[in-house]
Amino acid sequence: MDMKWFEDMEKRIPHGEVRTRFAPSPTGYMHVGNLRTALYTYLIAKKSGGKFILRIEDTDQGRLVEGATDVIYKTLSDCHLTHDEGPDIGGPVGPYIQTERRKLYGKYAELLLEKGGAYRCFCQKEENDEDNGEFKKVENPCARLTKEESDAKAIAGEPFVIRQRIPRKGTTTFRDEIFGDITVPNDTLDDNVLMKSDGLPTYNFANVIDDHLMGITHVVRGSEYLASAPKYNLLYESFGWEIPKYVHCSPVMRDHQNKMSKRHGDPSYEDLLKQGYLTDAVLNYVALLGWSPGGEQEIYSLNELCEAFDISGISKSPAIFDIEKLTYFNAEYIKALSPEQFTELAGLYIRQSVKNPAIDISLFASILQPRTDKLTDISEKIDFFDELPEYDTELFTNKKSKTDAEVSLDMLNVVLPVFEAMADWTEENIHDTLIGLAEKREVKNATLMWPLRIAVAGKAVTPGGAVEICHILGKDETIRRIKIAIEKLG
RNA sequence: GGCCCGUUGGUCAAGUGGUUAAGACACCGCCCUUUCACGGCGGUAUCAUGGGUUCGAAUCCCGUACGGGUCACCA
Repeated sequence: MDMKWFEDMEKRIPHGEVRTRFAPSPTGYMHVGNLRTALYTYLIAKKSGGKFILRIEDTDQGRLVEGATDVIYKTLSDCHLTHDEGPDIGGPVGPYIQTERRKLYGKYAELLLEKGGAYRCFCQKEENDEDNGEFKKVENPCARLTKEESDAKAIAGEPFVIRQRIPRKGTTTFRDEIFGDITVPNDTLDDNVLMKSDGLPTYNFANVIDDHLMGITHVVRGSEYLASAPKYNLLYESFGWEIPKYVHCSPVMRDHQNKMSKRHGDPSYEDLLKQGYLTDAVLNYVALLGWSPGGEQEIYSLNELCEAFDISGISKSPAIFDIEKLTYFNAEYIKALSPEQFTELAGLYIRQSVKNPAIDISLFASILQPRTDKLTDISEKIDFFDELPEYDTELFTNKKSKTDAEVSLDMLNVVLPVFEAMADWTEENIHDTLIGLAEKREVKNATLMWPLRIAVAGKAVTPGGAVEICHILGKDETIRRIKIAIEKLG
């Protein structure tokens, strides 16, 4: 055994900074829980000015999903969770893809065999192991093989896997930063496979080797790994390595019983974007799902999160994903956009309804921005601009504005000639003219505004009031629609 | 079933032995208004449960219930 090689590896391990890693397996889409784990992992590193590393855990060749790594890259880069090392798209920075590191694991498995922390198991995999209803706890006979016997079988070419040798007595205690100290009896732990017969490591082995070699100080992952953490501790101990801090995060749930899942149709990060949510809003919401800064502030930029984040604020219990609260955050983020940013993001949705090129879509920001929850709601809200909908004259009747068909007809007949004579079609001028008209006729503003808005929009609920709508519509179209209304009422 | 973990309003949550048990979303009401919305103001609603410990418990201990995780050559 070439101990010099191991010594050299040890020398390469970075020290003296906080180092975290996000370690997804490329088996599917980036769901909200994954994104949150990535965020927390990033924040823990950045809070201390440390390094955030990306590692693709692709040791299960049977579960690879084409394009899955691209989704991971895209999501992280959208969210500005930039890794300092790790696989880059075509970049040369530390190729942290486990299948490309396969030789490493084999060497460390040999070392562990040498140290007695593992043994070769020559048992054949039982395909239909149907008696798993019972909980047999018998010692694996291969664990009793002497070194000579084991070596001989291996040299003879018998296929084998390498299993971890778990002490049969005693207990193992590990510390989790969220859950505290957890102690488990060793006899509840299994001799897990570390190296598969295809020569690749299992997660159980690869994560320990990689976390060590990459100098990871905080292992952040889902709480489904809580139960196997004692085994990882035992592995670190067998190697004589320093144990990192564990941060096991409880899952994001769809309801009290079930985790968020693709199978149930729960949205992934990309789905949320398609549904009209903004990246920053999603990130902000997700940060607060299972973590609390303690104060009353809820809106946080990524930079502010870096400052405010603290492991002690992470909750032990699972959190249920609430799309309504996300929607609230989204509305807040939309309101905070500059009109230019809003127009850029919303333009696509506005043009879905408003195809008339004569209409300037930047005019929509002021009426749409304060009342848009999701970008996808936009097109339906302004569908009346291109084409006046068929509408019932009952819409003209409203008790708050004190209007009915008769009053409305009267009001529209007053407005029409004034509009026709108007030269300066600005929002301000339209507004002042109408207010002046209402005053002259001694009616409340609403009595004049209501019929006009119905006439030009043809629907009861509209973004903005009569003034804004007339302005955007333009003089000619406004007049045309008023005439239609007069005809309907007359 | 064994082992491990969790449980504050419908949801996210603050709270670490003494509080009128914060705040946010949602919901309801009122006000404002050019309808709805936006905005402003206010309201309903929470410590799973039973025992301890203590002058005093959402906070500490034990049990119970309920929920979750895990027990793969998956991660």
